[in-house]
Formats: sequence, structure tokens, C-alpha cells
Amino acid sequence: MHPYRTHNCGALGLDNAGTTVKLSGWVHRKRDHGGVVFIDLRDHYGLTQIVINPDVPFFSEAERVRNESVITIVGEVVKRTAETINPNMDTGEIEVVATDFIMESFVEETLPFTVNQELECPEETRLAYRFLDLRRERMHKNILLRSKTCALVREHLVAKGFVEYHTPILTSSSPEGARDYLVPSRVYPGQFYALPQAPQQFKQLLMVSGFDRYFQIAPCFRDEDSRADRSPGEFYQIDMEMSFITQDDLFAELEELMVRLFRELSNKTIAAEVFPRIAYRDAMEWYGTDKPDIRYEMKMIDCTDIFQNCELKVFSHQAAAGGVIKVLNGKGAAERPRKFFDDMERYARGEGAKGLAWLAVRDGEVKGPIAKFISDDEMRQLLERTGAVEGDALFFGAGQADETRELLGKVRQLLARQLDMIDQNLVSFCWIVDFPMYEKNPDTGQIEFSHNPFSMPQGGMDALLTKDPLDILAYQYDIVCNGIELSSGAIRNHRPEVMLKAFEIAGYPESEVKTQFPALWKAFHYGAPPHGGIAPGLDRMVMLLADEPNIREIIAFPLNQRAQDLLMGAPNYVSQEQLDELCLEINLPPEETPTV
RNA sequence: GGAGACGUAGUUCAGUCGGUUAGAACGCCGGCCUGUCACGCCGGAGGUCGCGAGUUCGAGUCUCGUCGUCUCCGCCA
Repeated sequence: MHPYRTHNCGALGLDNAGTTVKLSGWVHRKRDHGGVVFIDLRDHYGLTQIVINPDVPFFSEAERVRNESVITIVGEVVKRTAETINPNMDTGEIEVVATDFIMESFVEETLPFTVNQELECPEETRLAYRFLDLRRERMHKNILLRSKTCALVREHLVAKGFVEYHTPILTSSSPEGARDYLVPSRVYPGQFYALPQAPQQFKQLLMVSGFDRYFQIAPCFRDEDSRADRSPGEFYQIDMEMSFITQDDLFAELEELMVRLFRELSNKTIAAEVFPRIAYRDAMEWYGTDKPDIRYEMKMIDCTDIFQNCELKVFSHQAAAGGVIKVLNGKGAAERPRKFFDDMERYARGEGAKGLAWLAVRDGEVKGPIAKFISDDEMRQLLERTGAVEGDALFFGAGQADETRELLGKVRQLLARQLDMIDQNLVSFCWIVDFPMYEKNPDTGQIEFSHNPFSMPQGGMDALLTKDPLDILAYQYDIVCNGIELSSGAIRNHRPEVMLKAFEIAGYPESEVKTQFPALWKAFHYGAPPHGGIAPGLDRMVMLLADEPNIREIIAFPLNQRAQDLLMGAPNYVSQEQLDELCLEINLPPEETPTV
């Protein structure tokens, strides 16, 4: 017989009754009746009830066993009597009556939290004992889901003719983007590698190398502060790139992958399998953000013209001064108590608004603090344009265009939550397309790339030569799901002369393009195919599939918010020998000198 | 770098208006129990109320500071 097991803890059923088996696993729970002890034995695969009868030599040892100890038992599989069947257990029709018992690993310490029930506990403790946390059902499931997601991505893309490549982890620091993680070179003292923020240039080089369809579940490293949906340090992208494709080709390819992932790995309903495309400008106009949650409709409606001459000075002054008046129709909000409207206004003020005017259509009348300042004609136009009917409430934002859109966009999200408009079982994708190539830095007035500098401008060289830079659009797109930006992508600029001109507009001289991006610059002179790609964030995908609000819940060993690994003790000081070998000297600011 | 929320037993929480010895459940230790499946019953141990100062006759409770955790802003081409 195998030293540890003949079956796993989820495998046994009525078919095995009467046979002798060996099982190993963790003590999930113990029920000691004095005369008989029941142990629910758990492993990766499931739970099996073990029965310890009082006449066995190891009875007292089994009675002493504590939860989470690892044991091996030999025993006979017995069909349970009708009254003792447990329908809540996959193996509930049988039990194993133990004839031998080996303590593999006894738990001596008090557990820092319970493994057999999923109580909330401080995340710090969970991270410090991650190996215990990962035994719990929720985390165990999440990590498995992550694995299934990777497996399905690979299976799908390989079947579609994609090839997975590895690209370097030790590479060069890139001039744009986030802060780099640096790795000192021993061979070249004073010089550094950087960990890749994304394999962007490598995947483009692979296309120039004649490989047609690239993908990689690629680790990316960015030294930026964390958020609930942003792990500090490292994360993974489903990185893709294709040659000789149009934007439409890429959209179709990605839609197929996303739909398959959600259909096979979640129970969610996919709102539309061909994802709606929203121009960047429209997204800002309607939703006040470039990552709208379109699980609910509720667009912002422009009513600036209606209030040109309004008695309400807040409105008419803004309209006259080039500002805008935007309105949200909160369907069904009119029945809410006054406190609801006060809370909405308090939220808006907290976000920097001067106030949040509102009107409620109730009992055939339009009520609210500003109602008496609005003329009958203005009111008629307002109701017509917003489609407000009995039971609806209108919320107003007035001010400078960008700020007002952004503010009301936030109000829109809160309103949708408060009014229970979000179908939690829905996944609603959209493409945000036609991003501007450039934007003006509000502080410096400089023209800068608004996204990826390697994107192809729409209209090509002609557009760069003839158009106002701020009017030029790029073949640059985002995929957004339920208000979360999953990825950016682009059809790339593969023509060196267009690349030079694009960088020139953003203030980069020719010499700088050649020295900052030597690989692509050189490669594009030796026959570069038109190409494009995208890189959906794997972690955020798994978050959506698992319905988890925090990215750390779908990573086995995440860093905490302050970018520390509490289990391994990283980051940490290194020895003087290691520093000497790298010709590095530590120069801490005085207040941060370690006290050890 | 900035803002907010939180911090009471190993864990989850309660703790009234500032007032006697800070409670409960789970876990842990001991005892009882032969059919439970979140087993049950009896008993016990376990607390620098994050830390420090202040107000007060008296602080878990009020004030200030500080540390920690999380969330958000900045940042993330």
C-alpha cells in the first residue's frame, strides 16, 4: 500500500464500500463523543468523515488531535445508515472506519484564525500566515480559478494560432511610464537593469521578427503605490500582439476570448457578446470617465442651452461663461426621503462641488429647492430632454466642462449604487476608441502623448502634418468591464518617419528617439509589418470572475499595501558583502536610519 | 507626500452618560458523553483596552500626539 494514500479525500463513494483505503490530510474538524470520535479529514480535493471507535489502540491519540494537524489513516469504507447520511457532503454517503492512525504533523500552536470557518480577520494576520489562509475555502477556490483562467487563455489562444513566448525579465529602464524596479549589475558596476513594466517593445520586436501572433501571460513590474485593484510591485497581463491586422480584427479576437472566459469560468450574464464601441469624447460627455460602467444606462444630458437666461444665476452665469450644465435622471429617486438628496449633495461637496442641485417629479409636480427659479418653458424643455416622468429625480452639475463632467460622472456611479440599478450578475464590456493622440499638460501647457507613444495616429503622416495636434486621434483603445479598465491597446506606429514626426510634436528631438528607443527605431528600418495588440490585466480579470473586491484575494502571496511581504520578510537589508560586490553604498536620510 | 475609517482575549465582536472585579461566542486546557457532521454538557485559563501624554477624584469611553492596518487622492506612458 502507498505510504500516504490510496485515494484522496474527495474520491470515495458507495462504489468503494467494503474496501480498505488509506487517506492523508488535515483535521478539518473533530467531534469527540467520548466513546466515538469523528474527524472530518480534508485535502485539496474534499472532505471525508473518519470514524475512530473506542476499541482501537490509537483512540486516545486520535482524541487529542487538534484541528489542522496532518494525519494518515487506514480504514474500511463503510456505507452509512440512512439516518446518518450527510447530504451536504460530497462523500456523505460513506465514512471510513479507522484501523490505523499515523500522526504526520501535530499542530502545537494556537491557530491565529480559524481555517474551518471563513470569519473575517485582520489582513495583516492572514498575510503573515498565508499558508493557513490559503487552506481556507474561499482563497483556495480563488487560486484555483486563477489557474483555470490561465489554462483556458492558453488553450484558447494556442488553438487560435497564437504562440507563447518568453521575454526578458532583466531589461533596460524605459524613459516613459511608471517608476522602474532597478537591479544593479555586478559585471558593470554603477549600471542597472530594470524589470519590465510590460514586454511592450519585445512583443513589437517579435512581430518585426516575423512571428505572426504573440501571446504571453507576462509578469509586469511597476514601482507605484497600490490600490484595491492594483497590486504594488508586480502583476500579470494577458499580453497579445498580431501582425497585419486592423482594429476590427483585434476586437473580434479579444471579444471571443473574453466571452469564453466569462461563459466557462463564471455564472455571470454577458450583456453583449459584440462589445459596444464608445468614442473617448462620447464617454467623457455621457459618463464623465473613460471607463464607464454601462451595466446601467443613465447618461449625462447636456442642458446648457436651456438655461442660458435662467433666473437661477448659478446656471445662467455658467452658461454665459462657457461652462456647461449637465443633468442626470435618477429613475425612481423622487420617492426617496430628503436625507437621500442631502447625502448625494454631501458626497458631491466632498468631491469638490459647490453643491448639487436637484428636482423631483412627484405627484405631478416638479419639486426641489431650485424649482421656483425655473420658468415653465425651461421646465418643459428640461423634462422633455431628460425624459423625466413621475417618480424621477434630476441632478444638476454646473461649471467648467471637464470638472463638471467628471464630478457628475462620480455622482452617476453613487446614484446607481444607491438606487440599486446595478445588476451584480451582469458583465458589461465596452471598447473605448478614438483616444486623442496628444493632450495639453494643464500645468506646463506642453503637448504630450496622452497614451502610448507607439500608437499609430489616425490619418498617419498626413494628420500629423496638417491637423492641430489636439485634434488628432490615435488607433488607441481601452477595454472596460463593469467600470474597470481591463486594458489598453493600440494599432502601432511601424513607420519610422511617422514615429519621428509623432515624437517631434511631443517635443522629442530625433536624437532622443534614437537613443531612448534604439531597438524599435533600428528594427523599423528593416521591414516592419503593420501590427497591433492589447494586454488585458490577468489579475483584474480573475477579480471579476471571482467577484472579489480586492486584488490580494486572487494572488497567493501578495505584497501588502506598503509593498511588504510579511511572510518572507521582503524587502530587507542585505549584507555589506553583497553591497560591496555591486559597488553600492547605502545613503539613508537621517530619520530613516535603522535602529537595529 | 496628503485625507478618511478602524485598532478591546488567539479570532469575531459587545461594552450604556466618564463610575465597582472589562463581558459573550468560537478556539485553547481539564472533566463527562457511542452516531455526530458548526455534536452536546460542566468547569478553567486567557486582557499593558495599539502605544504615549493630557483633562478628571476616576478614562476602554473625552482631548492631543504617535504607531499600525485598510480605503481614497497624488502616482499608475
